[in-house]
Amino acid sequence: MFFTKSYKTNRLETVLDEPLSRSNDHQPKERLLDAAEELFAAKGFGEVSVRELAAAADVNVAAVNYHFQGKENLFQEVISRRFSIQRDRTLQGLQSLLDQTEGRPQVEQVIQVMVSEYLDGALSNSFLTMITREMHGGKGGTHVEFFKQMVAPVFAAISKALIAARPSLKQEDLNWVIASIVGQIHHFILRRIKCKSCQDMPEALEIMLKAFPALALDQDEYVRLTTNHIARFSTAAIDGMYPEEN
Amino acid sequence: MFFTKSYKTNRLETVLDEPLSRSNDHQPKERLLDAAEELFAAKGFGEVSVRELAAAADVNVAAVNYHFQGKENLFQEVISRRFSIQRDRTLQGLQSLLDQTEGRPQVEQVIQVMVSEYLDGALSNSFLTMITREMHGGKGGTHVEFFKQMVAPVFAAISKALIAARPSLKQEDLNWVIASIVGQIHHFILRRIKCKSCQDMPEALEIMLKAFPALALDQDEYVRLTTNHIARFSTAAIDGMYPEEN
DNA sequence: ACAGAATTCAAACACTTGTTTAATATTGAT
DNA sequence: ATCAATATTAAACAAGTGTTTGAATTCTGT
Repeated sequence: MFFTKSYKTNRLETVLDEPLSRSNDHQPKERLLDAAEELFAAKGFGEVSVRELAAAADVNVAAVNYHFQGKENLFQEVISRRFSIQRDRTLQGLQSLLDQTEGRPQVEQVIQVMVSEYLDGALSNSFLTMITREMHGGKGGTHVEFFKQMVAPVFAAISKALIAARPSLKQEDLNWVIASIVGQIHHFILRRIKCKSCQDMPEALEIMLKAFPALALDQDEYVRLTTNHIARFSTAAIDGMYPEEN
Repeated sequence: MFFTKSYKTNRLETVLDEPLSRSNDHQPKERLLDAAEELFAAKGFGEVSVRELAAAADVNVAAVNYHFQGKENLFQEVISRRFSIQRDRTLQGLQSLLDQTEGRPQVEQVIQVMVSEYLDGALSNSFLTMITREMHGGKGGTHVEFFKQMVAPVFAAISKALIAARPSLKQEDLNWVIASIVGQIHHFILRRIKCKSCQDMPEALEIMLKAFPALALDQDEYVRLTTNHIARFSTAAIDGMYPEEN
């Protein structure tokens, strides 16, 4: 259901390579995908109307159904074109870390890779915003495929890398440790996004910045500091709970 | 806007003491509040229709507007009656910890109180589910009051308690540390909720349980284990990053 | 330049949304 | 018991939803 390429003319490959810029010299179908990605991420699936999508993409309302056979399918197309890119970036980042360190990376390095890939991907395009949102809300059934194809492989790769870094970590421990790291990542992502959406509400913005000044930084700096914090925090935790055995 | 008691006959005090049972021997207004709390938590504000609410509460559709002057107000009433209870539980838990330890608690104790109150509250009634959901999604503007009245005092109390436990922690550090802890809490809550909502989808359920077996436990046990993990993980992190100075 | 397919469009579709109405029923104080 | 205030009801409301239609337009291969 997730990967049903409902394109009439199958151009999935080229679509995946699109820079996804906000310029509107694309074809209507691409414009719709771009607009949808942005709107779904900003407001959630249920809060975006087809007419709103059409207006944002500057196409006719019927275009949604002509090109995607419905709003739901458009949503899934939006996800599936970003989805695998993000996963592959993380997998490849972890792999190249293992290569560079001859299979014995530092714990902090593993977490650093995992966090920075995730954060950067989540904040620079709105894909992971959507994922996070739909993981938390959503109908439920949609996520099975997502879990199998996105979460599971990444989870496995992280487990492998962490065990390579700290052999005293057992699989059961990893379930908890990785959950703690992922929880932090999501929280720092959502905080940032929330802050962005309050940009035009001075009162709300002021409160958020007071509670968390780092939100005022530009994105690169935010990613850098946050990655650093999560990696140090989590590494310290792992060092404390599962010290190296010699 | 958050605390506008739009009751015709003001019975806010008694409402706050209601056990919120699922029995329907309440008055229609209470039944609506109960049904709304459950449905909003399960599906989100936008995904629940007024007719659905009315049916669940076994009242007429018009009752929503008669008693609450609109769906939005009902939502805010639902929040505001649970809202302060949860906050006060945490504040009071932290205070009594400080009392018992003569102002010098252990870091792990502070986190333990904070996490267990939050987890227990979030999982036994659906209030915090709603909050979490609306924090992540939602319009944005609604949250200002919530932030001021709920988040800010709790944040301040936790900061105070953590500094009492580990004076080497500075306010700037606390912004990051507390965020890391809260992120973990939210993640373990949402995981649990997600799992509940997959109860009738064997395939999805199996995947989730395989990735995280603790989700199969009953709630008390889940809260216990999770509280324990987060407290140990975070304490180890704090010990590593901000050791006691002697 | 033409025919045929693919696309775009305004309009309408059937349906759901939150809210209101006006009539009816219930309640509670005198 | 009475009467006004309160509460509940079925029905209707206007506005918005996702989707479909069929004619008009643009594109494409010959």
